[in-house]
Amino acid sequence: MQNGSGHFLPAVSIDNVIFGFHQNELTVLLLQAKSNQRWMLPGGFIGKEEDLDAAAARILTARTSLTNVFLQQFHVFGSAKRNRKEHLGEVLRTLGIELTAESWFMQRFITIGYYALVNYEQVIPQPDETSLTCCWQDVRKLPLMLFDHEHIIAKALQVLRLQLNYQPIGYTLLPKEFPLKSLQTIYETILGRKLDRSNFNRKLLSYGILEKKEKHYTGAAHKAPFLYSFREDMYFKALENGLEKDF
Amino acid sequence: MQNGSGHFLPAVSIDNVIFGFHQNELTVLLLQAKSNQRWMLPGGFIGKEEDLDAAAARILTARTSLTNVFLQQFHVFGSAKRNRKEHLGEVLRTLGIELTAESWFMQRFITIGYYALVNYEQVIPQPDETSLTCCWQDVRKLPLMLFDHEHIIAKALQVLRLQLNYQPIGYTLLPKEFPLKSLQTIYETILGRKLDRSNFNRKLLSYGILEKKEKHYTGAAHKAPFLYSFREDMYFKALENGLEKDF
DNA sequence: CCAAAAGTGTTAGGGGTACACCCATGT
DNA sequence: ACATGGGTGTACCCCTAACACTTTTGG
Repeated sequence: MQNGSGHFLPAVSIDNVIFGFHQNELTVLLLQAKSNQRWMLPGGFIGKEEDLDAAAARILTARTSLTNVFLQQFHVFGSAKRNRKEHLGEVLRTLGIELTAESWFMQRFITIGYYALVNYEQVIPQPDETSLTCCWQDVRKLPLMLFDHEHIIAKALQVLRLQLNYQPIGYTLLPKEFPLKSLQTIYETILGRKLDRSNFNRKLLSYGILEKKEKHYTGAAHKAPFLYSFREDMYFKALENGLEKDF
Repeated sequence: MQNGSGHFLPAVSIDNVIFGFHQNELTVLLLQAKSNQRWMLPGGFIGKEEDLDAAAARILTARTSLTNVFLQQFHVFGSAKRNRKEHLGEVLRTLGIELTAESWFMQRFITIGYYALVNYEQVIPQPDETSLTCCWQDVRKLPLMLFDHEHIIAKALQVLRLQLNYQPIGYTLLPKEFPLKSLQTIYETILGRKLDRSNFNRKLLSYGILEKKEKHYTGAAHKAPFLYSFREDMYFKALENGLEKDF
């Protein structure tokens, strides 16, 4: 990935917005650049003979060690000026790349945004060579970002909110078994507003994609909630066909 | 556009799915290739310093003579094999381009799909140098297409169906004044099913984006319907914020 | 016992669906 | 007059929002 001129498609990159869920907060996996301390999305380039989706999956796996996750293209960012900011110079200098106009990295880049929903606990964040660190950040308290990456995250969230109406969300964000309240909090965080517990449970259960398990023993001072799990057959069918709803 | 190596971004193209509406049918503007008689979407490339959306608009204007139309990015098609079919050889031969492996056109291309909704009557179809003709084709009776262009149209339609729930559709497809029945037929065509006339009228009028005009004098053997027009202020507000609806 | 959160139930209102009925117009 | 299609109204059903009440658990 350091010297892409030979192996990768020029002028196109991929940026992954990887969402996780931890302590009732929606988080994003970010890298901090060595060069200027700015934070950036895990991104990369597309092999000359590599399918687009495969490239996005490869990039995600490199930073998380996860495979087979929910990963979806959501928008292309194609402003001519998006990566021509003052940042680029700093980044390249640290990488030891000459700042000539012909540099492969100096060209104008279009980036294709993918978003992923992953299980926070299963991720082992791995920085790449250009980064100081790789870690989760609260979506609502983002640090100083590189280029237009803050805008990319905002767009990912916006699309995710719409998808919530059509796609079963949560399977890839939660452990195998979970209380319904966790799922509700995910929905509330994504939507940015409170939902009624009773109505939420009724609605989600009515889809028939959840299965009730045994009791939950928690240390909290309240009634122990039931655990649920996704019925995989129904879940994947719903992923394909959506959760009904149309004009 | 003939020899893009200097002026355009490599490896990325744009394809526009331009929808029009005529005689109660949804149509798409297509070009027929000189080389192999296959039909293709109006497409093109992105200038080295050109915004993505601007490139799509430029390509659309070149084929329709229209400006300021509803034009939206909807998907990226990035399979490594998508334009490597037997077609490519024929196309390049007719263009008089050598079939060397280094040819700018021989590289693998990612294409960004945009869809547009335009007023059929206002379009003056203009073929480009590589095409025999440029004309409208019924979406449900597509001719033999180049590459994966049939798939691109199918995806555009699928996205359009979803957008119908969130965006006010019709303003750019219809003349200034129109009977509600025309709008209903558009919805029915896009959705592929019949809608109840009474309910459709109530729903659309409830959005408050339509304005009732005078009577309609037609030669048909039935009651002359009212004409309506879009209230531009409300229309553009709805384009921004959607037509409500959430979880 | 009390607080907190899960589980369960009830009610009112809105919107969608499926009709029925009347009205205007051209043949 | 009659067929065609527009305009209007209505009854029903389901979904949702809002909220009340009970149950379980840890402190």
